[in-house]
Amino acid sequence: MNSDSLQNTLDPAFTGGSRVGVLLPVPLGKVYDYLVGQGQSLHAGDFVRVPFGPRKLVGVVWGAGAGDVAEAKLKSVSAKLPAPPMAEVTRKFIDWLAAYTLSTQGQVLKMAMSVEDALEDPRGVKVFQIADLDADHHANVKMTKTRERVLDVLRGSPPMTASEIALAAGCSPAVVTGLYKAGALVEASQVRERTWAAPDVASAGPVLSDAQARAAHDLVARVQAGAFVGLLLDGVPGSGKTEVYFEAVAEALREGKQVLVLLPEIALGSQWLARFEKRFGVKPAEWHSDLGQRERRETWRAVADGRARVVVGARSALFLPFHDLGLIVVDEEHDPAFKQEEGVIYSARDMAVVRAHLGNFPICLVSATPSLESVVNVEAGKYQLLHLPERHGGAVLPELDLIDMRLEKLPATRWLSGTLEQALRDTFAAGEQAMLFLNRRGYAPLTLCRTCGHRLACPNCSAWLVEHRVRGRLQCHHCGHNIPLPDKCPNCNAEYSFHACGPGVERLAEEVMGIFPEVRFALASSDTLSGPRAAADLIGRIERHEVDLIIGTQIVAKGYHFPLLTLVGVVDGDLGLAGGDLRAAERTYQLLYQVAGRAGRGDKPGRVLVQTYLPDHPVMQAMASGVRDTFVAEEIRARQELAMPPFGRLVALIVSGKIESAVDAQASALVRSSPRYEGVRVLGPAPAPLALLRGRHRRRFLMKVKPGLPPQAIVREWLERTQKEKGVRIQVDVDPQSFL
DNA sequence: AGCACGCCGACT
DNA sequence: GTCGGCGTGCTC
Repeated sequence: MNSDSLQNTLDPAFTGGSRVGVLLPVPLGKVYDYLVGQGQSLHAGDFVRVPFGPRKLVGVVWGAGAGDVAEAKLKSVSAKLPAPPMAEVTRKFIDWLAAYTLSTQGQVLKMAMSVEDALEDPRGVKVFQIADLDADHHANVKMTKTRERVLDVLRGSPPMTASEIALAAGCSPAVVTGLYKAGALVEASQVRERTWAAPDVASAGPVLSDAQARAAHDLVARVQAGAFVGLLLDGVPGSGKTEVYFEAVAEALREGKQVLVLLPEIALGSQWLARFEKRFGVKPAEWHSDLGQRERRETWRAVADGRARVVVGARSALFLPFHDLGLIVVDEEHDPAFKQEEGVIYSARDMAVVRAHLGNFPICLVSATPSLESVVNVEAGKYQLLHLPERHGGAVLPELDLIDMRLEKLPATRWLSGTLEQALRDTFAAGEQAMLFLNRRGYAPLTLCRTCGHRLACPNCSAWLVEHRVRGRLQCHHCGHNIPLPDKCPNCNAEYSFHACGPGVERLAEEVMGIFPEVRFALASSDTLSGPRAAADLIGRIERHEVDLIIGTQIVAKGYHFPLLTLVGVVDGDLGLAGGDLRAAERTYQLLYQVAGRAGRGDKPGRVLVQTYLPDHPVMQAMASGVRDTFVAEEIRARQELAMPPFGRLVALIVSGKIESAVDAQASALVRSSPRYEGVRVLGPAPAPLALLRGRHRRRFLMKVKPGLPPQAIVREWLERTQKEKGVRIQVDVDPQSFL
């Protein structure tokens, strides 16, 4: 039984004169007490408006008041808002997340209240209908052919907006307002709630293979059991993982539950949406940063009162006020995009597991390259594994070859090996599509002056400016700083002396154009695919074979399905391996594997070529052999040996501020007060890999904690006994993923 | 986070 | 003489 639906029935009402604690969406670590007004009746979870200093804020009744403030100081709750109350499980989730991430409850509540006007009465739209006048008065209104048409449209039909009438009558909305001003129409305000059609769960899904059917059966059984369980759906690219978990979605819907599907980058989910619609006959509710104000409001409300049955969204969808959530699916669970790195720092994948646990329902993590954490959880018996070892429908996994770039001896401004070039030639000749993968935006990652050697760097960050030749600008990929490409070196004034070093996707496109002038190519990076529309447009062009070659960054690695795509070329397979990141090898492997999975998904077999200077690296060996388990086992063993996650816990502290000396002083203070316990090690301060970011100097501490010790309590005590510098911020990242 | 109060420089 | 810079302090 899940507790979402039970809330409030057992809660006592807070009536006039009593105290309630109200949590406000502000980053103050307190629940404030208020008096309940006479005649008011409040329950935990109610949204209320309260006076707060000089302003009015909307908050949530969190429970009974703490009673530690003199009654004379208390203000009264102004009003209860006409919105469904926040479910108890959501409130518990907020408390839990705040405690885990060491943020305030208010900061987390803010994420759950991101829709400003969703809590107010819905605003109506202006609608018109024929005025209830006697014939004489109507006769006084000057009539024209167009005005007659408008009246004809409105006769016997419900009130409509000016633009709807205009569309139906084939005129401009001005005619409608003209008639209104003349007195022939009256206006009214009408609340229009969007209808959310129920997904069709009765019709059978596609025919599943034996392996798929077994996995689906297990999933469905777990959904029927209705208790918390972690499931890992691990299947090679093209094995039909989506179809399998759709069966679980259907079952949860049959049980009357809501379902949340988290995707790493919803902007790129048009193919996913199409598959959903094909299976269930309707679109799911979407939740991502690209929604307009109105859509946000309507979606939020529809999730809150249970009209929206399935939500597909990015990580912030986790904080929607679900009415009766009964299943979460985290697709591409290994994806680093699930980690929120700003504000409240959390992993949406991990917090989704917590949410499922609090709601006591199953969660299904899905990936072709599961994170080591999930693999370890399976080995420890915490998660149940569902495995799809083969591609669906007879498609075979692509053949993969490494190209040893040490033997290619390419000139400094060429990046395509002869082997890859020939493979491209063959692919185009066969009328098939190819993809070149290079995880670097822009034209060149570094620009330097040939005369004096000066390198063009960002003034706000410790990073080089990246040339974007398409836009004729130099751009910082960390803070958005961008300037036109100068003609003179800012250091030595030499004219036209700049030299572009290294390739980005734009430069790669230039090289390809030189070799294959006839080929129709498309650039795919976050620069060219800014919104869902641009992405959907490109996908359409690829599907219609209006494009022969896709040149893209990691944005193309996601779960796309292009049947004609038979060749994938990885231009620089080593790119992710540089730097001392704990997860560099794992990440690179996952990314390369995902990219490789784009090839040969239709009837034609695929081929993958990976250019590398490190063909003996374990990642490359794992790619070449196609044997994942050895690589994963070795990574797990290494983590275990070093007591690194998930065999030990990490917390990172990032100290940042505009004044470098103050940042260093704060770092020293942290060193002086650092915890000295058995089982706790503090490393740092070290300059963060981006020692300067957006004009702020940064230092980094890493705290390693043995399993069994509570990292949050240790850090909280540490910070409490640390003297604070002004103008310096200390951010806490529990379970850091990347070491930037 | 906001927003107000409060104490020192360039404008009507 | 005032408008306004942002430093610091409070919000039941």
